[in-house]
Amino acid sequence: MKVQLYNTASRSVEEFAPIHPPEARIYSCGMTVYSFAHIGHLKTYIASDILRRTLEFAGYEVRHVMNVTDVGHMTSDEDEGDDKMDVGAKKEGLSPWELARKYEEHFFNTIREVNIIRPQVICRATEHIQEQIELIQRLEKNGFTYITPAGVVFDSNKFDRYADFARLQLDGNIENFRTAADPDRKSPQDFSLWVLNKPNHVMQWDSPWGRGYPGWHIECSAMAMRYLGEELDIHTGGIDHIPVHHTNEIAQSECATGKTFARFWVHSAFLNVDGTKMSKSLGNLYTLDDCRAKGFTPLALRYFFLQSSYRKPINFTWDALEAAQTALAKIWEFCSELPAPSVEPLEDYLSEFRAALYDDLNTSAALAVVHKLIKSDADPAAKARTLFKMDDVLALDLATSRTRLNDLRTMRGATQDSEQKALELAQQRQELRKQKNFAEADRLRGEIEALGFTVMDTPAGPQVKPLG
RNA sequence: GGUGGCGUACCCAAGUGGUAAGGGAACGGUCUGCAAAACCGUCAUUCACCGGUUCGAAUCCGGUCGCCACCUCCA
Repeated sequence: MKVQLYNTASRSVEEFAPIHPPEARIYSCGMTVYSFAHIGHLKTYIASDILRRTLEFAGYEVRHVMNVTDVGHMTSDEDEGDDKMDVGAKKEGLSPWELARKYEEHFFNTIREVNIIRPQVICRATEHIQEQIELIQRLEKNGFTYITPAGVVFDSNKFDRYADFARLQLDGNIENFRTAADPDRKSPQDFSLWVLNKPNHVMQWDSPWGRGYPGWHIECSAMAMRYLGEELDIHTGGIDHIPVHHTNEIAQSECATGKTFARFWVHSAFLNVDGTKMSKSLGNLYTLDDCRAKGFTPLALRYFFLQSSYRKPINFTWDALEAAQTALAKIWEFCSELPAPSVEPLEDYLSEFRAALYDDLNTSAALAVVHKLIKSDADPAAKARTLFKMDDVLALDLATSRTRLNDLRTMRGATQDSEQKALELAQQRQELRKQKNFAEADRLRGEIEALGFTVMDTPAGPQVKPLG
């Protein structure tokens, strides 16, 4: 069975076949590291992680490259004249380099917590200036550039397929919707390859055209080619990149090489919060740290995303995350009581699971198979083997469920002290129950609940568990 | 102005021609001194609305209404 993926380039689901089997070469657009990664970023990177794990599940050897955009590029409305990297650096009293490293580190720490496999190659734009210059020179040699006082510009009119990928209508009034960063551009959709004459910009390098810095789009093309060759199997990113960033990547890459830049374009839809766009100004921009502060384990967020499709916008609410965490905790409870796994997995469940994933990464259907298996009357040891195999893709830490449950307990605010105290009360209550003093026993349960625990009378004696 | 998406139970959500997955919540039962946990069961004759095609539609076609995102650095 082959993996089927929705390809933005054709707007249809296609069968995946790599150019250099058994290797699958994936390039993922990484983050611009001027601020904290938020849960919207995680949605996108979890999607590319599921893609990567699914391909590995299917037997491909995945070579995964992700960039780090550590050169600032654009002016934001309120900070006229400086780019975000410079603005952020000034605000925090750091150099742009220090700022980039700080948020880069935060980003990779964050994605590790939701079990995203770190790409084999992480490449920084600032460390590949030479590759970018060389690519611009190729474009210049092929006649796709022109120079203005603002820098070297890509001439989109020389590339007749420019509008195809995003289905842009260039004869419309696109000029009203694309900021005129450079009054000397021939067309509003033309874009910078190398920026000149920005003396206030902190990061600057020498180039054949003068001192300056690379345009945003060129870094991805240059680094993707450096590490994966001129033709990629899959290029991933957020859906917002289709009209500008990926359109420009395709233009500059294909005009330089004459080859198809990427066979598959896989885009993740955006995450909304409470039915609307997530943004700092609305106060609904959340990070993984915010989730943890509210008592959620990072994997609850991963489970939440897996419940729906990467290709559909998802609406984040705290209630929805709560439901996801409850469901995940129940799976962990189940797995923590499984015996040692058998040697052979249950092929029928596994193939149903596989079919779901190969159908354009239908994680929602894949999770349904997980629940079906859990509820089945199959042999527990075989269930364990099968579930752990599925977890190669899901990455919900099923094999270490017991530890995860303990972490969750700690996270939910159950301190060692209060748990100890609750347990002592529970033991006193047990004595009262033996004496049939139920009124007093119920009073003690009230006290235990006030501490944030619920009592469970088990054959092995009373146990306490954090509420909620 | 352009591009794309969405509207399925109380909530999240899968399903793109064959008669509504899954999860959460809720409710009923078993168990229990009472609970908790666990287990069993119940929970959309119906998929925004109207019309059409079809033996058959949540799925296809036409129309209507509503919601959202992107087109500017953006995951």
